[in-house]
Amino acid sequence: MTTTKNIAELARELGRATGEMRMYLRQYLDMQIRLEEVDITFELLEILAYLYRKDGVNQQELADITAKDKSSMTYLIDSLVKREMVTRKEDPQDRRSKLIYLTVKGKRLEKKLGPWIVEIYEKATEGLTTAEVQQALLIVQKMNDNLRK
Amino acid sequence: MTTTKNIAELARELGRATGEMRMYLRQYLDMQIRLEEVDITFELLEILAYLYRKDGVNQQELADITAKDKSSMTYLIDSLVKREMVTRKEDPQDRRSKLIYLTVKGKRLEKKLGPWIVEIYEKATEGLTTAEVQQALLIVQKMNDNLRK
DNA sequence: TTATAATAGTTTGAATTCAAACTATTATTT
DNA sequence: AAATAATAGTTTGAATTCAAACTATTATAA
Repeated sequence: MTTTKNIAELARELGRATGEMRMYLRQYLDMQIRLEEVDITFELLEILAYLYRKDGVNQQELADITAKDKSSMTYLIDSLVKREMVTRKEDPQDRRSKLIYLTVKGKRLEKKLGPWIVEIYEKATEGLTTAEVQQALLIVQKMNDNLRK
Repeated sequence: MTTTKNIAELARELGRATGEMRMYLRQYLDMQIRLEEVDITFELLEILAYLYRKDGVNQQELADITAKDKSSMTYLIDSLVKREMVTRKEDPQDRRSKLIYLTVKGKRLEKKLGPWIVEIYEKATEGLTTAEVQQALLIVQKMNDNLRK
């Protein structure tokens, strides 16, 4: 059977498929969180994952990277601060901005959480080449460029 | 500048980029909704958009297509029923299942909403070929196949 | 310099999202 | 057929999400 879909329909399907992907990531990570009894959520884990690569960034950067509203980020950072996994520090260069730093507790969690993230992405990309994923990314980036105009 | 990213990093970035794409779609459609003063939300519009292509499907299919939980779908359909845009009908073939049908009011809205959706996806895919988008979709589908295992 | 615009973050309230536990119905095993 | 598993939908409660209006600060224009 050959289903012919127009380009708009494919774009829509692409959005759906990545939503599905996100669902699987959530399911896997939620399972690990439950098994290992870590006091965290999927959304908070996404933020920590970025801080493990780049510590001390402001909330807007975290909002951009996770594709969330800045007010959602305020809420999520509050939640991480309550758990004593990060701290907010006013940026001395720009007092509007607050830099988010991992605490000792937050850093310690990396040993546990880091491997989960590596594992699930390795599983996702099994049998794919870097070039292929890069190509897919490029397409989506072009669509974003179009939409920003 | 050449930034070399590993495949897992690219996959993550792909997830982020489609999240960004969704944000633009939301912004555009929210703007139209406000301008034309239609009593609807972005999420409800996504459901109607699917019903315009395929009316009389059950809630689970709508949940799958929008990559949402089935309980979220119950809530959203409730909201559409309240607005008298769709009705729930028990499936005579399977009494567990409820089929969702557009009402006259729901159908009438297509004249207004339909073009918005066409327009925004046309804009998104400007300068791209069907083959390119298809290719990107294929990659994401492969990742989903990997994750389902 | 002063006025204006842009940016970072917060707060609020309403909408949405999700997992978990549940009921009802249908499909599959034994 | 009876027991068991799987599926569709609902309900609940807690977490997340978003827009809008707001404050504080920095950047840009006049």
